[in-house]
Amino acid sequence: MFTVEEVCKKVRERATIDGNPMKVTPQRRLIFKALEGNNQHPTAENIHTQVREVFPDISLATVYKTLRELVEMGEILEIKHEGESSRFDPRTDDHSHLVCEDCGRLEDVSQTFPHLSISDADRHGFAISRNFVVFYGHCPNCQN
Amino acid sequence: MFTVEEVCKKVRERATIDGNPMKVTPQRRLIFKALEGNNQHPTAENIHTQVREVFPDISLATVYKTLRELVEMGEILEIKHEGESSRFDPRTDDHSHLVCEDCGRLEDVSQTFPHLSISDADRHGFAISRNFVVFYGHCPNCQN
DNA sequence: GGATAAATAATAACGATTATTAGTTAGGAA
DNA sequence: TTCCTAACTAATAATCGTTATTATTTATCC
Repeated sequence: MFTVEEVCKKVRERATIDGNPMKVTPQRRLIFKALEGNNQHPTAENIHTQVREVFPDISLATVYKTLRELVEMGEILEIKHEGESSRFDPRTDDHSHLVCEDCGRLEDVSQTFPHLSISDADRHGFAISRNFVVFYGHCPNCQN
Repeated sequence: MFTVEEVCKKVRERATIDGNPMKVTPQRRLIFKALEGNNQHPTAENIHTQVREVFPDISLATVYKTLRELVEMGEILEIKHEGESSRFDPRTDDHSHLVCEDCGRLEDVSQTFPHLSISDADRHGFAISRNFVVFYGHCPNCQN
């Protein structure tokens, strides 16, 4: 569960490349707050816009840098689809996604498909470690 | 089946936005040739490098433009994965892909998974039209 | 409070791709 | 064959999402 206080704690416990601890700044706390309980799969821009309402001078690069660190810490997931901006998800358990082909709306799908396997002929000698299913369709708003 | 002569024919039959026919140029013929029977999933750069051996002055933009048109015509597939350059595939029948997590090697998987479905709770009211499975693993060369 | 490494804002740089533009050419008609 | 014209090309600028750079500020430890 992604909570502001949990993540602040983990940030302070985490070492930089020089072995020194990372810091919790007001900017970072705001970014964590914008992610906490957020199931909207925001982009870096979305987070930036939201955070700027209370901290008008925050830089987009700061948002990107913080999100990148959270991804590296395993606290959020980065979702890359079809050449669009990355979206970020504070839900990190294994799950699939459902994408609207019309408006791009993206929903979490709890169900996973760990059993999928392919034939030896198709395997090309690979050692398969995981798979990844994306469902495409039309969301309620885009169905006329 | 993607063949140079087939594609040239389809290009000449195809109309531009002004209703005039598209043309077959030596540059385009070379790009078609580089794609014919190519199961290496080349990038635009790969195609450009290959084509430049016989046509040194061809522009990368020309390669991109031609590939874009082939995608729009449905003659090739564009494969977008994980923030890398797009790869192009003259095989257009429905198939999955297998990606090496170490070197990025990409193979076609003939098998498809049309039967996958998700629960009502996960469906979020979407009308699902298709799914898309990608397998990740380690290719023979990257297994030590 | 002071020291210091990390973080910030601003902005330049980056890589992949697309748009622009002036000049060239394919392909149909005369 | 030669002309015509819209499509095409090469060169390059522009775009978009993202990351790197840098001078300045700040969180945290003593």
